[in-house]
Amino acid sequence: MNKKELNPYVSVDCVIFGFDLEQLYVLLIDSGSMEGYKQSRMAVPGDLIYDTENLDTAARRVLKELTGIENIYLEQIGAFGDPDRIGKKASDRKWLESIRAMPEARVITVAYYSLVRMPNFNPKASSFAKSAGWAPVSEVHDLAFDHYEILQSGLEQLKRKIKIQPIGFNLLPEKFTLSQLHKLYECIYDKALDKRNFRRKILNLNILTNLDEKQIGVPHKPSQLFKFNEENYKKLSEEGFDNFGF
Amino acid sequence: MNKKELNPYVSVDCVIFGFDLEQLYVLLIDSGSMEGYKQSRMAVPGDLIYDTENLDTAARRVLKELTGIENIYLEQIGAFGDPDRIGKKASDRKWLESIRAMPEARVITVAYYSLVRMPNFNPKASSFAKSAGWAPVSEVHDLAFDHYEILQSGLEQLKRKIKIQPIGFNLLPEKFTLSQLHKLYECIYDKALDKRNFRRKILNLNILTNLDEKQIGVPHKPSQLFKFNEENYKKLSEEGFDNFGF
DNA sequence: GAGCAATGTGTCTTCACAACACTACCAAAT
DNA sequence: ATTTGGTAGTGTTGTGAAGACACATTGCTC
Repeated sequence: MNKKELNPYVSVDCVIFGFDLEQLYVLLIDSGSMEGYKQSRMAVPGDLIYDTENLDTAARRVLKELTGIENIYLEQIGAFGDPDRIGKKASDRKWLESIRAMPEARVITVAYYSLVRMPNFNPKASSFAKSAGWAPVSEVHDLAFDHYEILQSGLEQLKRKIKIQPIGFNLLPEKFTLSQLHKLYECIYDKALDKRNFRRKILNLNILTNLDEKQIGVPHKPSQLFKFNEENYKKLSEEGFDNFGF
Repeated sequence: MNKKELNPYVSVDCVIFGFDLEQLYVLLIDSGSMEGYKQSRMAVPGDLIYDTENLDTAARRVLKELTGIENIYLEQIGAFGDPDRIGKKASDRKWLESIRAMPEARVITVAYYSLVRMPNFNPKASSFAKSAGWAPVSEVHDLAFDHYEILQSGLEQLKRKIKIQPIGFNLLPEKFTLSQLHKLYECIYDKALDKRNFRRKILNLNILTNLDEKQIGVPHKPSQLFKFNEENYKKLSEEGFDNFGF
């Protein structure tokens, strides 16, 4: 407890949220399949940071490498640095021994979360993942290392943030219906919200533009399509608004 | 931009807030007086992390060494890792050259903020500070490295958090008056708050116990003394309350 | 053309918040 | 003993946001 540590590894990990108009998803990678340990080897994508890279840049690089997307919503969750964070689980230790020269080396990670439009891309298997795929957040119960904890922190921060800024638009297609937006908020808060109250509140913000277009091909009354109005949003956030929490 | 970095230094930095019933203060150290650069050599206390120490522990260690206090309110702000963060200012570079073997080495820091009862202690000069003292937050305009940015982030987070949890009690003496609490909120939000509305709201939370004691020796009508009621607070936060923002 | 499935709409009540001014009390000075 | 200065302490009213709540509309499918 007394020796100075000069040189931990530092990584970034990205909790990537997606939404398919039904459920909230998180992008997970299979960081190498260990027989018998498959369940807990799913992880959130991440990588060690480079030499001259700042932390946000590293996170964007990871996102780009894995999904091909740039310019997406990104926010830091915080640093996770328990000295034992990557070696607590037997499955993790085995895996580390199998791929690293110094499996016991300490790694401090800086976690981010980001919001992406799911249909916009297919996760590619990349240098640091054999495979990647979307998992419904509600069905994720265990992850490698401390990634479950990181996921939960990210989710909490998303909930907090979405009350203050309408960042949910990053999860929806460019054109969307109020029902879809409504559903998104219900998924994030994990509770039912009154339809009429929701519509009134969100419309009163004046950050939506009605496109005067309707859904086509749906087996029911088609809905109006809206898009997010950045101009009005900017005005609004300059004036300062808090709380359109439900 | 392509070489992997294996080994940055990792430090913790602590934004320590105090309140003297008049103003909000922050504890700064003089990290070594460079002639001619005195103004911008004030910094927030911090240290490199130890080998087997997790991040929170490191932050608590720094706080203890500097102030002698344990068990104080502590919360992570986030990680700051611009590769150039400690070498942007000429004054910083000079200072680094004067005390470090590898002045150009990268240091990533994890910032914390904490709330302490100012009169409870005198900051001691410690291993990492020639001198330490309280500075009114409103008068701090420039600090070493990126510490001004860190301070501002901490302040923002404090503002956000105090709307949701009554953590302000950590800044007040055990027995305090409503006016003092009122003043504290005004200082943190940096704006006037209506006295009657404030009292009503805070009392409705039922987290204060009236001690049936009065101030003595004050040259005006003495005020009732209150203390914070932890029991009721716990109940309240379990039930879940947000927002006693003003 | 009947049925299905989701859209879209209005009112009332309740609650929280903002604005606002005066009296009560203690100590110190005269 | 009286005055003065300074802070403590208290209630009401108006306004606007939020929650609860039910039914008619539309387009597609069969």
